Amino acid sequence: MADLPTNLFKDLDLRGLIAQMSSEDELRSHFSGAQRTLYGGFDPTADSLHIGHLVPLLALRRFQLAGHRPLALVGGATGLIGDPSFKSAERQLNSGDIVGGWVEKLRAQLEQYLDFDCGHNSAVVVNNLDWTRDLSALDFLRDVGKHFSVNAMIQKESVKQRLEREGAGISFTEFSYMILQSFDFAELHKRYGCTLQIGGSDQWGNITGGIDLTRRMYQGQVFGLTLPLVTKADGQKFGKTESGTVWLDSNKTSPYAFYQFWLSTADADVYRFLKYFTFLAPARIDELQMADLASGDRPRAQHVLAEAVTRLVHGEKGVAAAIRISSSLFTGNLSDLTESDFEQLHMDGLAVTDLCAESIGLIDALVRTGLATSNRVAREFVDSGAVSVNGRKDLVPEKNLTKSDSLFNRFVVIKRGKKLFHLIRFI
RNA sequence: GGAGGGGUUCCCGAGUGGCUAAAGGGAUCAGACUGUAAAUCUGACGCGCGAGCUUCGGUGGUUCGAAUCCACCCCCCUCCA
Repeated sequence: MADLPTNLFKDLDLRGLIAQMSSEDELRSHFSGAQRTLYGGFDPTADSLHIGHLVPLLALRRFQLAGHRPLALVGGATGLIGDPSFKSAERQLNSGDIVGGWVEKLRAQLEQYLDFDCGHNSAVVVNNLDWTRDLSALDFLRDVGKHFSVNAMIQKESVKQRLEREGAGISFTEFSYMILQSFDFAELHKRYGCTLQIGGSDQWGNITGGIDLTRRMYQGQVFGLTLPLVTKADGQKFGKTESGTVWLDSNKTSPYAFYQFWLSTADADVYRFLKYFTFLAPARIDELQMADLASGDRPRAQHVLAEAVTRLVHGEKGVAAAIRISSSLFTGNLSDLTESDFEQLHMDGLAVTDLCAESIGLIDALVRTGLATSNRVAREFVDSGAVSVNGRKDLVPEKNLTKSDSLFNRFVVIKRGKKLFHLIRFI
């Protein structure tokens, strides 16, 4: 493992990855010169992690690369409760079976990003259900709850709007979340000698709760470090596309869609994202920015970013597929593609609809493929010239797609808008 | 348990009997311009080719006509006990 513990914080600094730190000077020196154990938690709120989880997850890896031991915590217990931090409304509880299933999926995903076989600082995946499942309510209230002052808890910024805003509110269940997460930190300190918790900056309140609890229960000094929440320069929410969340699971977001997401990053964000989401040295990223600026041409950075992150998440094959399909659809001429190229498009993750018919109305096809949500909208798309079929734009709503419109007597690529494609196969 | 306030189309939020598929803003989508960027401009934004149909927490009523009035129910918030 790389032995650069003194450079770790400098690197994090240069990347803009440090939002807040507790006892900053002590924390820095604590992690310099000796191997430490830290943790980051991931609650199962869905059956996959998404790109929002990438920053803390990669941060764990950054610490591991610097020689420290990362613990990735899956919130089998906290996922049953729901973190209220900065959420404007109470959340729906999921059943134990469902959350249990998600825990396993997340565990498998987390394992992909950390090294579990590197000796003394091998990563460990832990589940907080392990130490809360058999904890009785009375013991919890007496041994843990006693250390918390409600007066202090309601001061936390993370729950303030739920407490103060008219029309909002918070259940005791969610209000208790902070205590559970704090208990995790104390427990990991006891079990693994863990001395640092990292998380998004929305986790600050929960993390400091754990720092206090660890001191009270075990007289241990532990630290907290938060990472910035990823924002976009135009103020829009990061990590969403028209079709929803960008997931890490390739079955939920194909490598192609994933790659495309990063490729369309705004110039104003791309260099920052390179620092957040890749392991490319900050100095190299700055060089790239200079070069892009000097070139006066379209920047290279988006391609570097998309390639790096897609490789990280979907591996070499995923990147290759994503690039192949992107260049076919965006820069290639469809009529240049061979029959096997079309099959490859499908293999690479382009959305496909198989059609067992001789023909289909264009409007019907748009709705069927999900490119339009209703006939009315589909018509609008066609009328406004937003749709093309195998590159042809001379379309009317009454158009009927037949095999004679297809390539190799089977394939029809429908494009809606600037970057949404769908392959129809006549079978 | 008592008193009061509230639940409107993805979100916020107007609307208190017909002129309301429902103001305004945001988000989103499309087109133009571009670089699969940003900004800007234009348009769309319940469903339907259309006549029209279905929506305003739920159910039932009053009325020629209800998101708007009445009854009951469900949920949320505030204060009091």
